[in-house]
Amino acid sequence: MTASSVSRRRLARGSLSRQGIVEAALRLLDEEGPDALTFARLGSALEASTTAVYRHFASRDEIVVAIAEELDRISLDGYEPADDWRDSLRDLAWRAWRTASEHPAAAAAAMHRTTRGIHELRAVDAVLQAVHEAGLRDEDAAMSYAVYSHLVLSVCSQHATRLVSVAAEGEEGWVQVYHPTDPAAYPYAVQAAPHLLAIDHTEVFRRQVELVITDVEARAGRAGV
Amino acid sequence: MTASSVSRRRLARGSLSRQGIVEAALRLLDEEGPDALTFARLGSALEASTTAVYRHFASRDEIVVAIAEELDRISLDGYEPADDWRDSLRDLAWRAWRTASEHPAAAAAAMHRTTRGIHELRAVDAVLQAVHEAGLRDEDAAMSYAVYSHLVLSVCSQHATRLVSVAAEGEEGWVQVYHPTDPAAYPYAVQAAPHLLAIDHTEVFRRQVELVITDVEARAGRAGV
DNA sequence: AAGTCGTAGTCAATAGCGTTAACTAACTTG
DNA sequence: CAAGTTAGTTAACGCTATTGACTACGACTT
Repeated sequence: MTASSVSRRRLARGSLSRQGIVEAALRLLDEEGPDALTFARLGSALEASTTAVYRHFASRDEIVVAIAEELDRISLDGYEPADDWRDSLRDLAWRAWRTASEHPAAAAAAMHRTTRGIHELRAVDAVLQAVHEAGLRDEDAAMSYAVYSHLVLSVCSQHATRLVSVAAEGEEGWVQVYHPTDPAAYPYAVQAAPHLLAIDHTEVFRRQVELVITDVEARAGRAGV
Repeated sequence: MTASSVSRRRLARGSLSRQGIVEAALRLLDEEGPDALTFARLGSALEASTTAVYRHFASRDEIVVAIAEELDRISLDGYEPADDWRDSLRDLAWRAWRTASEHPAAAAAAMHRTTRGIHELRAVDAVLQAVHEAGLRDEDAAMSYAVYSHLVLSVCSQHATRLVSVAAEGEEGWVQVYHPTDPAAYPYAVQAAPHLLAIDHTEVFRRQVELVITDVEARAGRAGV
C-alpha cells in the first residue's frame, strides 16, 4: 500500500526517451561488456519492465543503430575544421579511434553499421570538406572520401573488436601458441614473432591514416590546386 | 523395420568430422544467410541431431573460429609467392577480397576473428616474406606487416558485412534518405551525393592496397635494399 | 470538475537460441 | 565374444527477442 515494496511502482509517463535509453545502453556495454545489451538488462538498468524499450525502438537492431549514431555524436562533439585540411582528417580519424577505445563493446557492436543519421551525415560532410580543401572535386573527391572513410571506420571497428576479445580471453603470445607441426616451414613468422608481439596498434593506425593523407595530397597536387 | 521411415535412423559413428561440419556450416551461411548458423539447422543439414556437433566443437564460438580458419584455407589455396613481392601482396589482398565476396555471411561472422590456426600462420608468413623481399627487417617488417594486414582484413571484413546487410535491406540512396532538416548545412555531402552513389568499392579497395604497397616500397628504399 | 482517449509502460506468453546431463548403441580393443 | 569408449541422441534448462492484450497516466475536452 506504500508507494513501493521493492520498487514495484509503475514508471511515470515521460520517464523513458530514445536518448535516455541509448545512454543507458552505452553505459551497460561500457561497464558489463558486449553481452550486456539485452532487453531484460536494459529494462532493469532503467528501472523499467523488460519490454518498456519497445515503445521507443521497434527492435534490438534499431537500438544498435541508435548506439552507432550516438558514437558518431560523441566522436564529433566539438569538432571544428582545422586550418589545414590534413589536420582535419587527422582529427576526425583520431576521434573515431578514441571512441572505439573508450567504448569498445559499443563500437564492436555498432561501429560497422551505417546509420543514415544526422551525425553520420555531419561526419561525411566534414571529410568531404577536407578533401575539397585539399583541392579534389567530384569523382576524385568521392573516391578519396571512400578510401579514407572505409579505412578509418573498418580499422577502428576492428580495433574495438580486438579490445573486447582481449578482455574476454587472455590474448596469449603468437607463434608460440600455433605449435606448427613444422616451425621451419614458416621461417619469416618464426623470426618475426617477438617483433609482432611488440607492435603498437596505435602507431599502426597512425601510419595508415598518414598514408591516406599523403595520397590525397599527391592526387590533389596532380590535379592542380 | 526398414532402414528408416522419415530418416529416423541413427548416424553411423564416423559420419561427422570437424572438416565436414565446417563445410556444412559454410554452405549453410552461403545459401541461407548470416542467421542460418544455429545448432539446429546445422544438425539437420548434416542429417544429425541438434547437439551432435558438440562432440566436435565445444561451443558455437569454436565453430566460428573454425570457419575463419576455413576461409583462410580457401583464400590461400594454390598461393605461391610471385617474382615481385608487390605482386605477392596484391595477390594476397585480392584473395581475401574474393573470399569475402564469395562467402559474405561467413566472412562477416568470422573474418574479423584471429584463429591461431595453421592457415592463418601461412598467411602471416606469406606477408612477412613479401615485406622481407621488399627489403624490410625486424621492427620495420613487423610494422609494415601490421599496416598491410590490418587494413586488408578490416576492409574485407567490412565489405562482407556490407554485402550481407545490402542483401537484407534494400540499400537505398544516400543523402536523399537522410532528409536533413537543413540540407544547406551539409553542402559538401549534398553536392557529392551522386558521386558517392557511383563509388566502386572494388576500386576503393584497389587503391587502399596500392597505397600500402607504395608505402612499403618507399620505406624499403629509404632503408636501402 | 468530470469525462474521454491515446498511448507509455506492464504483464504474460511464445518460439528459438546455446548449452548441459544422462542415455544408448556402435565401434574398438583384448 | 565380452568389456569399455565415446559419437550420436534425447530431454531439459535458462535466456533471448518479440508479440498481443491489458491498464493507468496525463493531456485534451467542455
